[in-house]
Amino acid sequence: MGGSNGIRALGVRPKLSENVATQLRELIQQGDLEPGAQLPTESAMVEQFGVSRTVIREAVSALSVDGLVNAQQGRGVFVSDDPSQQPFRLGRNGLSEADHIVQMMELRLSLEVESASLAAVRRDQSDLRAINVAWQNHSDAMMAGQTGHKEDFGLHLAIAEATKNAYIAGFLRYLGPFIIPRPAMTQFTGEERATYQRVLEHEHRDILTAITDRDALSAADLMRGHLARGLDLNRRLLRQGDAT
Amino acid sequence: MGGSNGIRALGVRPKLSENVATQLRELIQQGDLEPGAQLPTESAMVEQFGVSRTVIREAVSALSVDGLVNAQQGRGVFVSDDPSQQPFRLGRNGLSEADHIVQMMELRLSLEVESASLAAVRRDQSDLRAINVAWQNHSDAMMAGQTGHKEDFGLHLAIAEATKNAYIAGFLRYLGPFIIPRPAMTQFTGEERATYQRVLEHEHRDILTAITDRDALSAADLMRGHLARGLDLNRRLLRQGDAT
DNA sequence: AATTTATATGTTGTATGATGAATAATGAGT
DNA sequence: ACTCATTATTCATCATACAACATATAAATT
Repeated sequence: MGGSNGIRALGVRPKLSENVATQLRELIQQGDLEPGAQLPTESAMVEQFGVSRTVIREAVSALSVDGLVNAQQGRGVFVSDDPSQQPFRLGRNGLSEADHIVQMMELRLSLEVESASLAAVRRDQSDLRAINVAWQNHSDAMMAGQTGHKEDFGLHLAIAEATKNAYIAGFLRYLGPFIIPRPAMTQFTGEERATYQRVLEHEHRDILTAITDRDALSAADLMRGHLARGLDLNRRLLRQGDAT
Repeated sequence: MGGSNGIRALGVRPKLSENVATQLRELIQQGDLEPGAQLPTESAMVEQFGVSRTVIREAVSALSVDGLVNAQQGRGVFVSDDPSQQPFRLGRNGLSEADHIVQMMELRLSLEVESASLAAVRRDQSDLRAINVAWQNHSDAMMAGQTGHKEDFGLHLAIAEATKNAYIAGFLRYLGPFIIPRPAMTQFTGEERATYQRVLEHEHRDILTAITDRDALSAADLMRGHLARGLDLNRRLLRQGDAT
């Protein structure tokens, strides 16, 4: 998905409103417009940018949903002084594909080690059932010759849910789409893949027993080892053919 | 801040476009509109919702900013099939203030334990300088009788930067505004506060030396202890006066 | 003089009609 | 069957008007 490399992604005409929104966003983030300050009125911006009010309004509206400004009818549009309203975007800004994957997995690892630990302490019978179902799903998918990436992640998510921490589970769920499509291990031959899957299944099983036994330390260690191995594998595979 | 109690928060009139946007968002998230599916045309939605095109367009534009849909001129508006474009929002949805703080700190802890570990491995001289400056700033602030919350977080952020992982540092930076305003420890008397600050300073110092010594295990353990103590303190303080 | 009420002005929110631009669907002609 | 012009559909933008709200100013009342 294109940054500003001059080449347009064919069929995607840059909208004027996005152009204006970007300029305003930069003005705010550069500090030219301090928090609490009022933006120029719509009619003023119409003249400054040389576009219609429709465009200005859509641009301001975009900033508004990002929590960067808030508009008040009859008063004006003001730069937000509460950054906690702003969303978090995990777009790879100038990172290479390799760096992107590695850093993403490190972020994931940091979350999930604690997730396993907390899950071991807080899991109840209902959680254990859900986790085992997820494990079974993963096992079935691999039996059926599929990659099982989705089910793999489902298992990790089930563990995160057992922490009873909505933010940890929520953030891991958000991370999902970024880490699911890892084409690295599709390069395996049938033989390698079978052993890899067997290892995977065992590692998962060990983590599950640790969680079942309420052994937080082991759960954390096993999860760390599990993800670190995957990370190293990716690091090695990416070192050879490193694309953009 | 008002829920839906019938009485409006004076001066905050719900915008029609937000209303429509919310309805569309629910339709998508409930699966009534599957990924890739086309939304009704603007003119169709004008009739369905009984509002003007302006409102419809602003609502769709809002969803577009969130990456939930993407509009294509001449074709229509389609539900996005790429969830990785969507942002992450950490709004406390129905969580009590106490749960919010605790879960937030747990999320932060999980990040920062790994952050300390990675920083110990990857820090260079430039990182060490930045970290020490941040520590000095915190120390100065506390000497000057301030809370030093901002500087405290600045130190943790400097450590995260030393990991060379843009995602870990970026996400911690995002978490900042949510965890900086913790009014818990402002209830301390002068005596308690002084000892608390002394403990804080020592814990920080220990983490720094571990990072300087490239002792990843110690750095992680110390960071865990440091944050866990703060977490327990908050848990205790919140258990007494638990608000909403 | 002080307070309240009416008025004027400026701002964002909504509605409406018209035009431009990109895509898809149609159909004539080969 | 294929090409190409035509038409239709749809979003993008423009222009204008009015409504809702906030604020300042003037006027009226006490």
